[in-house]
Amino acid sequence: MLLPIEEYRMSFPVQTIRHSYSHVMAEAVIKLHPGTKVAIGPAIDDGFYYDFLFPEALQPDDLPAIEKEMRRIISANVPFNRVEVSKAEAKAMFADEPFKLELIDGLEDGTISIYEQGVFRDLCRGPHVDTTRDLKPDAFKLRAIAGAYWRGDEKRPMLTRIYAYAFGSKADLEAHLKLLAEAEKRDNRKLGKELGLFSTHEEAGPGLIYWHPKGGRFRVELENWWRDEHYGNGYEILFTPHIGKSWLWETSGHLGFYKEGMYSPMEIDEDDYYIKPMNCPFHIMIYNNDVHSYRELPLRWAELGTVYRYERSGTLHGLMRVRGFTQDDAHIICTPEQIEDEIAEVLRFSLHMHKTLGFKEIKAYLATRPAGNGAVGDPAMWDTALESLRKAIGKEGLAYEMDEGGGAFYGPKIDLKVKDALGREWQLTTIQFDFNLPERFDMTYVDSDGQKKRPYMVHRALLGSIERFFGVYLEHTAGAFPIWLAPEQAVVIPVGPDFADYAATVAADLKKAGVRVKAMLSDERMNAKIRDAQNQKVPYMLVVGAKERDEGTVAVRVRDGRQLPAMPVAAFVEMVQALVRERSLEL
RNA sequence: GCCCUUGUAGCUCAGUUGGCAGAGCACAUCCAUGGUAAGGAUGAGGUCAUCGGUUCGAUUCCGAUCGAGGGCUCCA
Repeated sequence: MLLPIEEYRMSFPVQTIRHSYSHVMAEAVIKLHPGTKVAIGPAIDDGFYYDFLFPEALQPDDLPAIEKEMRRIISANVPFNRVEVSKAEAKAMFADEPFKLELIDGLEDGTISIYEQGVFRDLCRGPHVDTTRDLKPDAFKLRAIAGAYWRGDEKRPMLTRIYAYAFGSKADLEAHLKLLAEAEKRDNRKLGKELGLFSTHEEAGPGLIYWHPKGGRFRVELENWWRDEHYGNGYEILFTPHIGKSWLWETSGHLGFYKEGMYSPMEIDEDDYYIKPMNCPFHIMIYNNDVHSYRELPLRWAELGTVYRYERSGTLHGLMRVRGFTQDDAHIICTPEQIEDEIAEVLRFSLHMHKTLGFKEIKAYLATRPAGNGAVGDPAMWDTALESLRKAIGKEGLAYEMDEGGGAFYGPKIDLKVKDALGREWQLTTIQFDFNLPERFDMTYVDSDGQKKRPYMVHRALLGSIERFFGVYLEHTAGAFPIWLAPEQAVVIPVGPDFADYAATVAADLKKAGVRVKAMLSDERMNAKIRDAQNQKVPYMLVVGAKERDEGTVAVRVRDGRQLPAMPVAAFVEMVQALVRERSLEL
């Protein structure tokens, strides 16, 4: 198909467009802030950034001027020219740019490409658009300034990064800004506050979650379901201590390779005890308490285990990144012959759980043995493990990506990411082989030939952590939970004070039937109560007046605005019970 | 931890070019008899994050600390 000329001009890949914008921004910055050194400026998912070293600190107020200068450059229709030079020539050209010199030193010998537009030139592999006219003056927006270490290394200088959104057209930019506005409305911290679900308290310690009554309702329902599903799928549930003596963590190796993630020890009877960052060593203590026959395997042991990990203060974020959290952990201990079926089963189980929660799109990321000699375990075991992971993915027909060398030193893994209602991906599930701990704790089972053998051990968390899952689910549902997880399932609203008694009776009947309900009997007007209930995302609002009282019915308003025909109280109870039983996602 | 921003009532936010601290919502009391997204009046509520400095005087300016927000390879 032939495109009009203008369409051709726009048909550069968006990554190329973003990268060209970043050069334009660098030109603008150099012009407005002479003496600034440039570092790197790549395209990213929704735009681009460029890292600079400014002679004086850049303020957010400086961004509009930069944006304006960029528009001027764009409308000036400046061509991008590619120039090829030798390494020595390049070093001469960028003699004043220490970061560029370092980059040049890192390049292979041979020709080096430079891109020039106007007075600005940059070391760059390219490609770029033809001229600045291929960029739209209204399809980008400078977003924020942020600190970023040169080459991501905290031992190197802190540079100033300018982030920007950039797209091929104004419409795409606006659509993206709209998505961001929607995401902001769903922010777990905001909804947690508005819906009275949880809080954090700086005076009591950041990164620690306080679950309020309504958050507690959600959690109890979620955990009850989780336990039922685990018992129904061949798991046993464990409870283990929150602290353990240093012997445990020395044996596990955590004090060797995970110490920065652990809190300082407390001394009890002259021994050092550490609060647990992981549950695995405790589960192994239970395993090693007895001699195990191959006949007992596989063992699937799960625990809602609360762990504490040190996270740097700058990384804490609402429910998503905290310092104390409850993993929905499990360890599967099995023979080599069983491993393939066990992996397939845990993957099937994960997908079943996610589907029940309403996640439709799920993608797998398969991480293999890291390069170098840091990895533990026999390469043959890695191969078997990887094969079982790959087969399980194939069996479930799951889309997946390879993450070569992305495995932990102790084993390969599958991570599952779910796509939420806004199309964002969240990692929840991780299924990891562990070739390290069985060795360190000398775990064994007696095989059919009477020999002691080493079992396979797999860690897995389905929801990840209850806290983080709560955050993801809040953002996915915007706080409008399915009925079985809703902290309040219904409210009863009398149209006036005369009907308060009937409203109270209805609420009492519903409560007796197991419905989470509250009668709204304050002296507010009915409209105000409906508004409150809507804002609290209560699934059902039961409005009662003379008609309902006389007929023993309720008028049902649904959270989505639908109005159901008036029904007897018993019929409403039946409806709710059926939806809860089915864990329906619809009301 | 580091860079930038930021901290005023339970919540969302104004404000003081350094001179008695403000609004809306929420809360309390009263009035209002009401049918599907905010009825009205009155009242209570703050050591302006904390500590120090400058100043006749600091919530305001400066510094430090603590927290929060946006970032800084990976990881629940």
